Amino acid sequence: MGITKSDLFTDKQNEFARIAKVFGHPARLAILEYLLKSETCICGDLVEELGLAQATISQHLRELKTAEIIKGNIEGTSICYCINAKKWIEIKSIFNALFDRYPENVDDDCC
Amino acid sequence: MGITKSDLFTDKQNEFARIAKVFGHPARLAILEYLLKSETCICGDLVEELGLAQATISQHLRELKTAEIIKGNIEGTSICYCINAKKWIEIKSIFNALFDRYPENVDDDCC
DNA sequence: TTATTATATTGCAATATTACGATAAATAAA
DNA sequence: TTTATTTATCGTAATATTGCAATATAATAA
Repeated sequence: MGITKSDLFTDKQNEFARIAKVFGHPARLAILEYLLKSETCICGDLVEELGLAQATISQHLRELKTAEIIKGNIEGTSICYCINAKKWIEIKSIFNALFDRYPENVDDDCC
Repeated sequence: MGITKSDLFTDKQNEFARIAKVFGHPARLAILEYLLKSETCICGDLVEELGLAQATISQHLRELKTAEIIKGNIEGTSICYCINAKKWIEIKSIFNALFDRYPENVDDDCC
């Protein structure tokens, strides 16, 4: 079928999965790492940097934008993309809320 | 095409994406949350708990197992699945290594 | 041995994702 | 205005993912 049965899960689970999925592609991670080290960014740079077609990068940028992980501002002919600090912190805390639920002790395997 | 061009990215990026992808489905999160609160687990429980078909759950369990996020031990006729504490800690630190790279200041949007 | 129970695997259909060429849209420069 | 330049969108092909019924496998119980 290929369609996720979202109605079986909680809003939190669906939302977490939606975010995790965005991080689930190396091109999007490469874009984020480029933004992390560049402070500011112009999409064109990424085409040379990543080696993917411009259309492909634009598509990945849109997914990052839809998830609100990045923001884009028009800067003349080009667009300045950067990480959304507020969302970044939010995502970090959502992930840590999960990660911190386990383990209490380092070698806490039940089996 | 549908095929990710892994050769364009670093091993770290590919590995991170591979892990994030596993977290990118609500059923797998639901399984993890069930394991987190149950300490121990038998797959059969999940079929009733999640409302997905047994084959589907088995498939999600395999993906979690392949990513080494969970481990399974044969326990009579059933299998006891639990979270892999070592890997869990490792994943947590990999994610935090990324998340902690930004922002230095809370309102650090460049644009 | 033959059930029974629990989980895994196979095969398939439906949908999603990835990637890219072509083209559109928007702005800046000439 | 016309011409670049930059990014977005459309259409399409290839591959991946999701989900399930049917079946296989493995271990226990009778």
